[in-house]
Amino acid sequence: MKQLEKTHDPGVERQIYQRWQDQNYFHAKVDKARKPYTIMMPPPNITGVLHVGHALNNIIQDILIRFKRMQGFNVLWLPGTDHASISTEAKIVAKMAVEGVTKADIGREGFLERAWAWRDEFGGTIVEQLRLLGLSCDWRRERFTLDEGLSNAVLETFIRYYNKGLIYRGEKLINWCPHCKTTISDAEVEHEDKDGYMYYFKYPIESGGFIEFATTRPETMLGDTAIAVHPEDERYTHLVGQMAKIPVVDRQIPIIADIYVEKDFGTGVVKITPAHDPNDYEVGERHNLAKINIMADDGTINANGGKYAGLTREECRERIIEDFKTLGLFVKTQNIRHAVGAHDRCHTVMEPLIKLQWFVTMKDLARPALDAYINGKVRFTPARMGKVYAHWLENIRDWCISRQLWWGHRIPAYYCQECGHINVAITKPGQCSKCGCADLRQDEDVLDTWFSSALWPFSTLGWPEKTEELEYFYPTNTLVTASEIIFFWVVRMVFSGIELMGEAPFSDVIINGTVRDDLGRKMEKSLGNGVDPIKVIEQYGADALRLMMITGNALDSDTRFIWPRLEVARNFLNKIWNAARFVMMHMDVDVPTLDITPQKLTVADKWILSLLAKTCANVTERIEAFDLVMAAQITYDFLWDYFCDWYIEMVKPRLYNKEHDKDNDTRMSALWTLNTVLTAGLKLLHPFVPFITEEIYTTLHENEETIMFAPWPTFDYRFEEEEQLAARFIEAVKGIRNSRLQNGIAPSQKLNVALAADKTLSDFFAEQNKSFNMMAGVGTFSIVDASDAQPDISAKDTATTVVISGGVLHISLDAVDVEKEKKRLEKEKSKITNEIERCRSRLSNEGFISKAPENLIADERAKLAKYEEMLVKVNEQSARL
RNA sequence: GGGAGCAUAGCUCAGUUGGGAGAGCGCAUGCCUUACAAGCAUGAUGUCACAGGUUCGAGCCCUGUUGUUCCCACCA
Repeated sequence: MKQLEKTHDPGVERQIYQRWQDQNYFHAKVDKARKPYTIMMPPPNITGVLHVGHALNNIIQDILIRFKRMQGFNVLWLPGTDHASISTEAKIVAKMAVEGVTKADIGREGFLERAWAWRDEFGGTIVEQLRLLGLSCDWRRERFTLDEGLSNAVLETFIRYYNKGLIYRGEKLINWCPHCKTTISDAEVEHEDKDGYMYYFKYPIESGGFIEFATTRPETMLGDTAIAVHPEDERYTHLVGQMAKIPVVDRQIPIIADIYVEKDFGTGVVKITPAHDPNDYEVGERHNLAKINIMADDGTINANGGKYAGLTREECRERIIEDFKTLGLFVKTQNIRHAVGAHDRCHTVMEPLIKLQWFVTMKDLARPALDAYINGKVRFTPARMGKVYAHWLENIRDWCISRQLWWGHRIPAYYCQECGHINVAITKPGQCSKCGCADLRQDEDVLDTWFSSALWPFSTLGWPEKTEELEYFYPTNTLVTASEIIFFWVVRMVFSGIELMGEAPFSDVIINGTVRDDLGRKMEKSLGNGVDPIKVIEQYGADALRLMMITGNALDSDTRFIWPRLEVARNFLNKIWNAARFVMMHMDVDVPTLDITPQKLTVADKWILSLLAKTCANVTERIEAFDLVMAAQITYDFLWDYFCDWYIEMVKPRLYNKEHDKDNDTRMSALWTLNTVLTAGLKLLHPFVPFITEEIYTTLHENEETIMFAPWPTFDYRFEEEEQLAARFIEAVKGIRNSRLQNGIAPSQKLNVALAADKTLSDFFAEQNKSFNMMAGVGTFSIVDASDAQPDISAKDTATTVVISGGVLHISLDAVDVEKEKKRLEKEKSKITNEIERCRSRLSNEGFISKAPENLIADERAKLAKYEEMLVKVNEQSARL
């Protein structure tokens, strides 16, 4: 039989991956005879390389997809990348700036050329990163949000929405990023608490006197078109209807009453700037106020700002304060801490502006998406994330989808230069559908990236064509993503899927936590604390990285990336490697052809098989509940603690004994059991650590090409009695080891042990005689009659006992220290007495007896009996000393 | 302002329906035992944040407090 190398080399991972791909194992074909299982891979954006946080997200998906594949599902996991218009365009512009080139210099065509080059570079790097992680996604179906098919889907969607009245063009207050010079959606605005100032000013009133108000943004007064007070604010009611003057621009504005104003805040007076504040916009609508836009696209003051035109927001603010001071209309400054909206990509303070933009009407789209959640068609893990999703949908506002950028899907709207009619079509129409004029000009803007991402579940499968892939794989099953993506992507995929496909695009959404650095900080490019998975893989291998990411932390909470934990994972892989090596080096027969009936199995064999069966069932259950952490933990514990530390040690004597090779049944059954457990263990591990399991599995089973399609293990072994017996064996070995250390007996010192127990237990220990001696360091082992309370060990000077459930081990040797032993027994006695006391008090508690469940009470009684028995034995023991 | 999570060993974290507190790392001690020193064995360490409550019984359920993290949000 082929043997494994002495040490495991993670360097072979690349070759294994290459082989998988050459064999086309990842490719999913439509096969109506089999059940599909599909995972939606969130396409990473191409702004840069991935960090280990992305790795975690993909590892989770790969574990699920490998698990389902082994369960016999026809799995599809479609990879791809996302063009991320704002971020990518910003990066390219920044790169161009270094060369001294601007967008205007090279024009739209030239810019897009550069953008595609960027995509090829980073898209390639990302794909390479994903491969090194061992992800089994279908590279043949790899997609990019800007490739032809997906672009068609985007245009088709735009047109359908437009024709249905779900998309409109309108002049509304939008979020403007002065740095990126584009609109952004509400979801892209993040609120940060910042220290700032509240400025108090006075405007003169036409009838004389002044009205005092507060603002955090004095520069916006250039666009003020009213001053508002609360209708019931007695301080000001007499002023309502009068005119106030904005001194610096010499404009008269009315004093109005609106319930939006809070009497108790500030001076109870609010300046109203409809063009630059969402609240003021509403007030302006109610009172028919003019909207004066004072801001240019780069955030400087425009011509409406009169003498302040051309200044930046900050400069203008300073100048206005100065001017008010000069006029004697400045009152005071107050330190405050308040929330400011900033662009989530560049952190520039966002500016609300009124602009003509394209919007998606959300009201009718949101409802079914919310219903899908309420009806349980879309479930969240952890469940609480569903509330986040629902809350967003309940409060959703229209979605601004136009972006003043070039990198993206250009809006398929063609404006007639003659009559102004908007022609919406996939390709440029020859003439205006209204007036027949041929002079049409396409909208310059592109669509929000998420508009295309929202279609991903079906656009990647060929929609709007009715492909068989779409028919077979849609709707998909599972989406694994980060919580901050719920608004951007999850919500939008659901309503798009329902609107265009008639069905939600997936049924389970799993939210994984954020991976932080070892200090608990978010991994951010600006901090430079992101960990590149490739660095980790070079050092420890992808398997170690994968195992490390999945263990030791709840996946739905934030986790820290702690390097030493990689060693824990690597050590486990090494352990499995060596265990496999051990098994294989004894396999000198063709194990699968062995005829092993249950009668030929020993107690130890049945014990480990019984545990194996339970482990398989537990692991399956856990993965199906998306609890990958526990699934990995259970497998880890079973293989290391039970299989390696106990079972392998227990069977060693049987393996070493080759005397009667042909009819040495216990040796054959040991080999058979080792093979069975190891094979199943590898399968359980495969979703987590695909490479090492592939390597061991294909070495162990020379006829098998791969473990990837090996059937997921399930067993119906149930050997309760054997489990009990083995538990006592463990108890005995541990007891003796413990006693040895406590008594200061050297490990090399062999012990004489006599077991007094019932027949079943005695028989088992007889069967395990050799391994017991080996593991506990026993020289001579004998079995004495259980009824013989004081076996004849008087030949020895001193003796001690180890009590196990159902039996006693009498240990003797020449060198036990009598005083020490007395002390130990005293300690033991007080411990037992305490336990007995506790059991008795509990059993005499009426509340417990009347209300506690039956089995608990029975347990308590059994414990009491056991401890009482132990006490007797200990007393006998000390009497003998 | 609204909502959610977290607080358990020196560190990083598990603990599914309430029924005697766990793992890994680290630490201590002893072992190169013919798969593995990246290993084996044994051990020590906890007012389960604090204060109440429900219960025969609370790390777990309820109320409040403190600390901490995150999400949402248009108080000028």
